[in-house]
Amino acid sequence: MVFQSRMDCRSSGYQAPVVPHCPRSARGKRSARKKAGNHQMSAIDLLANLASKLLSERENLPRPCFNDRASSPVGVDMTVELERIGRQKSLKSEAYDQLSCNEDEHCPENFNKRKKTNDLSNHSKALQATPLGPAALFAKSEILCEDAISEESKFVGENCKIVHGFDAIQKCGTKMLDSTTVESHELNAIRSRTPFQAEEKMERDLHMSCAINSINLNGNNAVLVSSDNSSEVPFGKDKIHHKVCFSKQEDDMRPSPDKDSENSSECTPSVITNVGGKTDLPGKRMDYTRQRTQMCSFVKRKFFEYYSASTSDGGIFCEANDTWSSTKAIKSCNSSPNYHGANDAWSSTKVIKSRNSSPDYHVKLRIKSFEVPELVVEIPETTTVGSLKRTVLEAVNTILGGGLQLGVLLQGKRVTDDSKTLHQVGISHSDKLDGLCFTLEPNTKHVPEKLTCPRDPHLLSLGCATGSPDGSPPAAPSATDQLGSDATQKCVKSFRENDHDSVLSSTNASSPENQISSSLVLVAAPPPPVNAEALAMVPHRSKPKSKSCQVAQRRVRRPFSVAEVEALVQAVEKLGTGRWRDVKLCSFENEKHRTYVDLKDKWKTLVHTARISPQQRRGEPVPQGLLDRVLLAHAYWSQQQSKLQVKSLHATETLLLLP
DNA sequence: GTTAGGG
DNA sequence: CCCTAAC
Repeated sequence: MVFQSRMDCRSSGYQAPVVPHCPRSARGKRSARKKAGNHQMSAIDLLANLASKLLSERENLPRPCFNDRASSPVGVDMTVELERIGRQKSLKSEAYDQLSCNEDEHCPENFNKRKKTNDLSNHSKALQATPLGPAALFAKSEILCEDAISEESKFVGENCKIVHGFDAIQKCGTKMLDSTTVESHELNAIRSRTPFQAEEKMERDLHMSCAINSINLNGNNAVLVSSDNSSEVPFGKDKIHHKVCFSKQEDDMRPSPDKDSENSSECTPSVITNVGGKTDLPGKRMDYTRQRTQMCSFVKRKFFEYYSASTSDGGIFCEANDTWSSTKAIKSCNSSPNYHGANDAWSSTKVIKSRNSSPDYHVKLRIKSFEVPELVVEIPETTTVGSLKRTVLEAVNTILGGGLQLGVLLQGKRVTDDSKTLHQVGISHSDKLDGLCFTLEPNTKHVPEKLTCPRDPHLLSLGCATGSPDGSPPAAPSATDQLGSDATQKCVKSFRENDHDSVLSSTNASSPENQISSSLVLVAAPPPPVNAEALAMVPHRSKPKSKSCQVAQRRVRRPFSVAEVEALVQAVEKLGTGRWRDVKLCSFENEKHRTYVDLKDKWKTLVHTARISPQQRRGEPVPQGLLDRVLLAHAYWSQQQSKLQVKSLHATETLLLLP
């Protein structure tokens, strides 16, 4: 509870600074400073600051206190909403301003950062009690605030972003099913990449046959099951590993796709829903759909018999019905410490040496399961289960859709020469096969062209699959979010290393630092916009080579929607002008393509638009009501600023008059 | 990194 | 939307 939190932080002795915002403009406009000269103005500023400091000490200004809710611009209803939403970050900004310390309580770094950046001049802010903002003056302030909250909650709720943890999934205990059919040519392509195919052509005298035919899944349904049983899925850790299990026959454990027909159709375009929240614009859906359609069709291969989750320690993986004669427990490759946390989707291989080895020296392998890289997603509680399913499914599809190749690791070393015989590389019926592992690896050759990124195909394929929030290439920093960006790039880097290195770096893979790098961190965000303009936001860099040499590509113009304008107006009403970063964090945090500079510029044009006649206005008409609010808020905050300036000036004079 | 303002 | 000065 926000209010309670505030009280708590006070009672705990923590005293948040009272720093009503003092816009730079109030501290002296640049033009004025230029006129006056920097040195002179610096002196005045310094004096003002000193005066402010003195005055604030004298006056012992009361903290803005909203215990009397009637006086709060937030209001009772908002309190309820605040409680409901809890610690949603979108409220932090306002909490910081209106309630003084919530943000800092929840996020000390924020406070420290602010504290650090607050220079001496901030003391002058203490001269002025925290303004309630024009919203408090507006007749419909209560409604306005409620709207703001619900809008924010919607915003938060419908966006997924990167994370480190699987709480959401844990809560949902989602079972995800997908029934697809195999396209034989794809399967053949996969097969052809295995070293075993080459093996068949050679060394027939050895008559080795690998029992990898369990990969042959023709005719079976692929089913993905993710943590349908919480008891199977210890989510104690931040991450979760998924193992893919192969089995030759269908088994009873596999949930029937019919049970969950709605899920099995999740991959079809018809069920695509927008997860973009506020940016829900008509037409966007289509693009997203198209993207997903492509992805899904590409991924339509039957690859998994079933799919289950297990801990990273490899403690759990599904047991297929054993259709093999030999059921002896074989030491799993998974127990090899060398591969824990490895990036590759490597197999939890059980290598079985045939008991009744034929005279032909067959090597019998049983691939118990494949492990796909860790998936980490964060999804707000308010996200629908369907959205969660899609997110996770997309993650899986991304892995598969990018194309896979199979790697073979023997005693930790990658076996790269497909032409060598098993015998030659040391896979022999008489040798211990404990160290034989298979890895599912991203195949750069098979990444769909549309998803190919000049910089890094893997990264882009991930980003595209999960929906870049702004439609820009996911390789761009803005498309991924803090941790995710990092982790994804680490992941990609590691993928590449694995691709190029002939020997897997086992130490690297097992280091704790690489725990995260072994994951695919997803950025599930609003679907990319679809109109022509937005599509242009996703430049195929291979195409416009003409401009590639030039400095930087100008961003495509993306006109503000009425909804965005509404959000902007609301935010400015609450926060005031000159706090564009806060405005951004408050209302546009999930719209990566809107920078605070954009918001500032938009406000500027809004004020201009509101002042000109309707006939002179261009573009999508902004409701007059909104424009009125723009003028009102602008006037109010301008007044606040001028008051501040006057006060500051007065304080300076006072200080100068002092002996 | 933010903010203000001109272009 | 870009650029830059100023902080």
